[in-house]
Amino acid sequence: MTKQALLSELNPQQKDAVLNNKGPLLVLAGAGSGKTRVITYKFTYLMSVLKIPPASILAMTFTNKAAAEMKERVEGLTGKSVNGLWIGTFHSLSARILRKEIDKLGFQKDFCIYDSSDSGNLIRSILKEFKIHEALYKGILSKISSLKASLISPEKLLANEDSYGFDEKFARVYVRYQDELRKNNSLDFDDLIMHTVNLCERHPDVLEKYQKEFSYLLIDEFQDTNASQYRLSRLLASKHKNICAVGDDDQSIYKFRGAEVRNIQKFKKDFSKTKVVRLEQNYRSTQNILNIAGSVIALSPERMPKKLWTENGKGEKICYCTAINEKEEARYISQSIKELYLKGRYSYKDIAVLYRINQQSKVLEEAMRENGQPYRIFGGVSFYGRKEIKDIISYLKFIANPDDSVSLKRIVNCPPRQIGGTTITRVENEARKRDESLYNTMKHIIKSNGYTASLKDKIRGFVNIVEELIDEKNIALPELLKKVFDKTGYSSWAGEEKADNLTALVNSSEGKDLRSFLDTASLFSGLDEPLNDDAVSLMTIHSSKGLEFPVVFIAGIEDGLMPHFHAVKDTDELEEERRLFYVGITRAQDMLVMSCARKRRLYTSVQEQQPSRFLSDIPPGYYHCVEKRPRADAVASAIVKMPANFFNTSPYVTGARVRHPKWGVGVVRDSYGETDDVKVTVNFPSVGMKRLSLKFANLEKI
DNA sequence: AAACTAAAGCTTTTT
DNA sequence: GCTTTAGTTT
Repeated sequence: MTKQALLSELNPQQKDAVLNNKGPLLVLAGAGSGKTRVITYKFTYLMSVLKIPPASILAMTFTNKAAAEMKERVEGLTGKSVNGLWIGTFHSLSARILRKEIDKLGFQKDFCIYDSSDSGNLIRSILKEFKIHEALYKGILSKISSLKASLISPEKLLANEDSYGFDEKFARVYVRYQDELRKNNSLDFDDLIMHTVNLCERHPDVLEKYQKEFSYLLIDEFQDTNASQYRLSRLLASKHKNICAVGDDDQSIYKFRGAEVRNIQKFKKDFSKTKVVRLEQNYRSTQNILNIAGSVIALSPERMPKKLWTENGKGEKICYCTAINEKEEARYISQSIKELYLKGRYSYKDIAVLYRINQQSKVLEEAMRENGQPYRIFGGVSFYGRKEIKDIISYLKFIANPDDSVSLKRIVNCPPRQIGGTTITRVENEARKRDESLYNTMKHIIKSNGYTASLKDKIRGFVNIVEELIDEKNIALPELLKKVFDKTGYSSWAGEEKADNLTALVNSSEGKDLRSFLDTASLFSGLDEPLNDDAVSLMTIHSSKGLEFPVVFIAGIEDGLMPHFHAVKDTDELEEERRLFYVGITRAQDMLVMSCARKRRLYTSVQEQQPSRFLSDIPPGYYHCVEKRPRADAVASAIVKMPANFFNTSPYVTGARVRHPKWGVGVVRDSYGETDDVKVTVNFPSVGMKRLSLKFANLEKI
């Protein structure tokens, strides 16, 4: 890409950010201001125009997803592979350095990286040995994590007994934990950063080597850096000072896990003559949404002054809906989504429902399932993540592909058939010898000698059941599912509570074939795979950071939830809640709907809830209030009027599948008019949305 | 090895 | 209240 072409796609501030490449640069990138664009264009500019070898640009992000997106976009802009470049997360890039240098710290280069469950197990075994209540391991783990994030090693903790709220028992655990890690030649996540900092500080020659190797540093989400990450960045950049930090103090919502917004101020102090660029033009949201966002964040003290503006229109009015309780709130949201969808203006994937705590997802899920709406939960357990659903899906997967040994292992003892770990290990060993799938090995074992009769009986029992199911794999899916429940005895074993979910699964399989059903099911459970499926996104506001949706619902805008009651006593935490609310609002592109419940069940008690205190910071004219009355729900709606065919008797109701002679099969999205002159909106996969009159269009219902 | 029972925890979370 | 997990029993 040429310099001209590159710059022509940027606004003046973005250009400023991309063109300033000598010395420290701080880019304050407001929500929706094209932050990723600036970072990727800057990378491309450094590489293609300034001819800086791409391998000497260190670009650090927080999540794998952000790193992957950056790589993809840089590849797209430059047309060159990003393989081997230093684009990645703080952790992965630190690990890469440590793989080469860690022997200098007394570890071997083939060190292991412990994930949080490994770390947790290690802590628990230490607690057991020290006779400390094991249930405390989570708290201890997070305390150790925050110490490491602040670069406080066990030695340092012991040396400053008075400084850090010293607790002798805890210090012993910390010392021991770190010892064990070393013995196991292992590092936990926080060690990756802390040890890299140690390496640089204790070995000036190594530091110098990397200072030379990286002639430019690019850091994303700078407001999320913790002390150790900041120190590392500073060390690596302290020589040439070519460092660009991109962040937004208004979107700092991870203080609880060690992030320090103050690093933004520190940056300006530590790097003299820092050039500051503000990206304030917002390309994402309507004026109405920005007004709300702006009035909420304006009251945040100590923020760096900035004001987002947009050339977008005023857009839709913003609503705040009050429901009598959390179930009604969920119904209201689900109903509104239905109407938006039927109007054909939005598909499900354009819509997100955000909330403060994962617990809120439960009622939302229930409401959406009642209405047959596809949804996807980010984090937490979704419908497809439930054990019973995963079990049954595994049965189906196995029926479709008996070589799938992973699924086999999941189902072989569900319900229990006395085929436990020992038996499976034997079968696995035999399978390895014979170089065959587990299932084929099982069939072999039944026929061969040299196994006890009871073992063969157990396996035969399983194989017979499954074999019958495989024979019938081509019957209609709901039938097949019922056969699975009966033959395996799953329903009676699973109990009644799970029966509802299983029935829901049968209903959702209506009219689908095995293959496509399984595809959607695994897409739902797959966490990181990009989802092509049309589904509403359900997630916490935290997980929504960095994303955008045409339509955003934020549920539970009440005191106690937003801000959360744990945060109201502490001013800093309260301000973080404010920023969290701001992050939620700024995810919306065209439409924002906030809602609350008068009464909400939280843990044991039903509480009377008050509207969020943050609402009083928004001028009254910026949004309008709606009351959700439980009975009138089907008729009255805050957002859009119900489709005219609500009581329509025409066979072409919304959701019906129809065939058109020219456009093929489509789905009715909406229909209007009286019985003798019905007009329908139909979505055809081939040509998109079409408005047709039943009198003239030669539609056939299928 | 599985099934039952008691008990804890319960804001947000990536690496 | 509900869900997860640890510990005990069969």
